[in-house]
Amino acid sequence: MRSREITHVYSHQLAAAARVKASQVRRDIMSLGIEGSPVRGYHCEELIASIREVLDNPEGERVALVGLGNLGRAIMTYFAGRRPKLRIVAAFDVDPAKVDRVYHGVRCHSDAELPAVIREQNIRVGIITVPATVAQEVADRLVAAGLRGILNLAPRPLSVPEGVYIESLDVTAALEKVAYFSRQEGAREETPLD
Amino acid sequence: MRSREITHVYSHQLAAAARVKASQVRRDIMSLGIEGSPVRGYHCEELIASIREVLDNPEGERVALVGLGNLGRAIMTYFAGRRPKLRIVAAFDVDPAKVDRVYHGVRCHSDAELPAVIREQNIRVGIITVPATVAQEVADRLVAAGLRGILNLAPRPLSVPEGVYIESLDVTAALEKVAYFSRQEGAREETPLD
DNA sequence: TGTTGTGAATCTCTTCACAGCT
DNA sequence: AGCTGTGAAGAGATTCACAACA
Repeated sequence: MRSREITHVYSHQLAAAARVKASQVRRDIMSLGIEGSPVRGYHCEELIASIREVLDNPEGERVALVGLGNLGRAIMTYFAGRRPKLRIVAAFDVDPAKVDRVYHGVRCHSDAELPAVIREQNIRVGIITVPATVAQEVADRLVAAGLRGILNLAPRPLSVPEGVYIESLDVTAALEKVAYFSRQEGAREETPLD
Repeated sequence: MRSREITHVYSHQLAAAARVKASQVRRDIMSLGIEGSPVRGYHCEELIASIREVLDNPEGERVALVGLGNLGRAIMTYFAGRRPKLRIVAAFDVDPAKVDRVYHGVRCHSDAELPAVIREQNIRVGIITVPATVAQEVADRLVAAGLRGILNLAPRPLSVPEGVYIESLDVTAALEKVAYFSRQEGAREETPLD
């Protein structure tokens, strides 16, 4: 909206874009402490600034990626340069053919270097894109090295100590879910509209 | 457990493996209509058979993948042969260099062939791994060709008509979430344990 | 003792509905 | 008329807690 030189926006417009209900948008914005005007709606710049303040670490977040298989490289490609606040600054793989190669400006380290690199680079967030069989082991090593948050893309639930945040995305499970619901006739839609 | 020749399992064992509470496991199993014995627990074979009956289409599900970038190829690799019930049987890309090449036994078709291939191969589930800018357009074309379910991996919410099931996985958003929660001190753990 | 099956309680998120304002 | 802010209700999902049983 900023790029279109629109200064104000109504909750129902944001709701339509995000495929949620307007009341949800209003409640979420409320929690930011922002007030809109019933006449003009919400001020875009104010929203952007406030959301940024809540979500972004001003110094940005340094991220490590473990596992440079297809999926790991896909994620490297995706984040390369795109999100200045979320920078993948180190990668790891056990394959000697990958170690010391540079992917999208990021050097691939060997597994053995993991603890040292995480500590030296002061990395606090990690992405796991290794095979399911070694995912827990990698998570344990990341946590031991000091990580505070993990995004797990291996199709296996992981355990981490309290104080470490973990989020898992399981593409396999998601596809199973789609296959299941698409077979139920009159499949319900996921996105409630206003 | 089957491979370890274990015939029975308690709800708390399944709960530990899935990182959920035992009461949750019991309620879920209840909904399958399966009864366990307080002495031996649940019969593994019975559970496997029953879950399969609910979740799996006996004929399997034929899946199309649109977008053979890094992420699309990662998913092709992952599913290649691994899930007999979820078979990616067609792929699409706009890049002429990819069209007619074969990836993991699956021929890449041009964008123009999409409607015909979807219909001829009787495909009902699709995976979208194209750039966000064209994701909605691809979804529209897939739906027009007769798909009933879509797994969207582009970081953009999509609209589909009622009757079509859509599931979106947004890796970017998930990483933002991890970065956010890992900065909150005493970050809560995601997985409640018993 | 230890487990299942389940009614009831709890928790959390979402939505309704409407007063208040312009 | 049309929007925001929000108390209250609603809808689900999760968990508790305990009877029943071996």
